[in-house]
Amino acid sequence: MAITTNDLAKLCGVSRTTVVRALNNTGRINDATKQMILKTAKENGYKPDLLARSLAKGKTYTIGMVVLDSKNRYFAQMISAVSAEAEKLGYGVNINLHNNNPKKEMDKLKRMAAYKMDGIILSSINEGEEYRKFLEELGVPIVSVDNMIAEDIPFVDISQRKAMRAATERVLEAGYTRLVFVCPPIEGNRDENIYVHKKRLEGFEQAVAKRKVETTLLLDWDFGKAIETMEITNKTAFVCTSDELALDIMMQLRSRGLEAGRDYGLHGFDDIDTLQYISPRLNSVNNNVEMVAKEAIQLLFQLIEEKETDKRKRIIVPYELVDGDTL
Amino acid sequence: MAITTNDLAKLCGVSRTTVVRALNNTGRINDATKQMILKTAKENGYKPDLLARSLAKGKTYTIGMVVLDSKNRYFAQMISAVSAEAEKLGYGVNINLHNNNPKKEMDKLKRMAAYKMDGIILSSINEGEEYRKFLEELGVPIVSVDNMIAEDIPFVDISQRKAMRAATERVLEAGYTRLVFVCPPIEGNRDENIYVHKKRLEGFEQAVAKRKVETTLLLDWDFGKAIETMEITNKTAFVCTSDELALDIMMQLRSRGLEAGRDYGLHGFDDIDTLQYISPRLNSVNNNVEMVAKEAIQLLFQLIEEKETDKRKRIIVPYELVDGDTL
DNA sequence: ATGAAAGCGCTAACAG
DNA sequence: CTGTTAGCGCTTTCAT
Repeated sequence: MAITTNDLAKLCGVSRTTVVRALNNTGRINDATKQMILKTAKENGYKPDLLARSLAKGKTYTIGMVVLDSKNRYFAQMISAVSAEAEKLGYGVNINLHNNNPKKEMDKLKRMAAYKMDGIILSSINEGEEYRKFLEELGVPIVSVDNMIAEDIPFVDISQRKAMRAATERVLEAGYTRLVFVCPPIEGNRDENIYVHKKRLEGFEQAVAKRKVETTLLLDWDFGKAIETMEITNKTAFVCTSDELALDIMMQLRSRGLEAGRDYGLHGFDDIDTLQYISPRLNSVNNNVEMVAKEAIQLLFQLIEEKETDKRKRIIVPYELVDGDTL
Repeated sequence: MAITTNDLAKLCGVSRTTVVRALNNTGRINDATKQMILKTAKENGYKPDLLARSLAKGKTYTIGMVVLDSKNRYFAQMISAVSAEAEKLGYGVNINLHNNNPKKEMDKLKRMAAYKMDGIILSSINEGEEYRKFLEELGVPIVSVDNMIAEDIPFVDISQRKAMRAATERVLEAGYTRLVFVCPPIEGNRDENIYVHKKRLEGFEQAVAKRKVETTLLLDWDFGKAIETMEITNKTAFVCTSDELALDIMMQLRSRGLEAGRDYGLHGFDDIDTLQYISPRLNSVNNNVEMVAKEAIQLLFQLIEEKETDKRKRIIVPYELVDGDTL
């Protein structure tokens, strides 16, 4: 169906090599024949077969991206930012979703490796030594974001621990003495990246250590039930590992006539764009997706180009506390 | 680096064909040799080169998806739904963003065609006869969603016009007599799909035609300014072509002490998930992304498999009015 | 300046 | 049941 370099060669009465030289304007070639070839190529709607080219060159000029889900605000932003960055460098991006399914994640990665993606940006839900080995065997440069997989895997993120620690300290400074930490289940995940929540928990614990405050940990999707019967005072503050959790709590307590910032404290995480429509303005943490994306791409291209770069590279991008009216 | 069928053949002392037969368990083959080959394949970490296979077979078992941007709620859902559907059918999905850039959209499509994607789901910002020709020349089955490109291009969506008409009628039934239609600029787009907004405008106009109501059209990003000086009564209702617009207005008027549903009417469109956190609950229209995605994929696979199916296929999926407290 | 030939790794007849 | 051969469309080295 489609026209090939071979067809062009016949049409122009030259060899295939010459056609290629004209098309890629490489090497010495008579300008007249070159123009002639380009003209007939255009007339016949020649389009290179990128599969064939990639096979021959061993390079696709495409990077892959494997993330949880586009419905999640954070990843939506990440996808967008990574795409933009990669395009600046003349690369295509193929995005795949793993939907929090460890096996699916592996399948997607295998597929990308088998299609010879030049590099991969990965937000993984797997981790550990065994998984590191799996990734290594793929034979493709990989940069992970958001979830640290293992020591050796290049990694870009904010310091989740420090960010949560700072957030919690701000809550303490605001005078709250009964802190409730709300987090998805650390074990037996569902729709979240466990690593970041674990780190956030660490940060929380560091901040409250040695302070005379009462703390409760709600590490359960059923936190709503626990809150239902909880006594809320103006010394109570909920420190949440995501804005969605915080908003859920805000809704729930509002139905009891309680308002965040007035009757209790509330702190979120991620600074999702939804917040612009929510009042009162939620205190949160901006996790700097754009910069993470940019650094990740840059690191990935270093890995792709100079294969000699040492691994174990980790880039920590600054976070930012976002002021609101709920403390 | 990676091991090939050729290497395996040598390792096993058989021909390449035999290796292939073992790997793909096709044709008759001695079970002993088969097991032996599979074993050494596994031991040596053999992984098929999908580029080579695709080149040889002329099929990639991958579909492409080109949409505006993942940050937009609607597309985030669409991406997610399409991925899920395609995977059920054993296909991979490669997602690309065009960011509302017509040229970029074309580049992405060309690239996908050149990489021999088996089919493409497209939410286009281009349209018209010339573009139809461009798409046709790609030689890849395409189903468009969300924006009708031309008569001949298969298309799946809700009836934007009817949906907005129904929404407007509901506003009228609620007793509002001063309707303000708020919409992104129809000409000179920026971040929106013009087609759907055009259709929604049509629906609005149909609904108000022959009714004794005062209408104002705000087809401008600067609608905020216009609203600033506008006199708002409890007969005034804003009919918006997207929830974001409606929420912006809600915020703006709230700062003037006006509340939707009490002091004026407000109607959105899309029923984005953000709404669950917003009070009062916004009246909106659910545009049934999941079903659109499902139908689009099914249609696409029909096109891929039976090449004979007649074009000009258009599938209209039902919308649903979503009740809220802002009318 | 142009061409011939080998190869990327896999598939798919067609023989035997 | 197994092997031979040609080919997918492009790149690349080496001649001429």
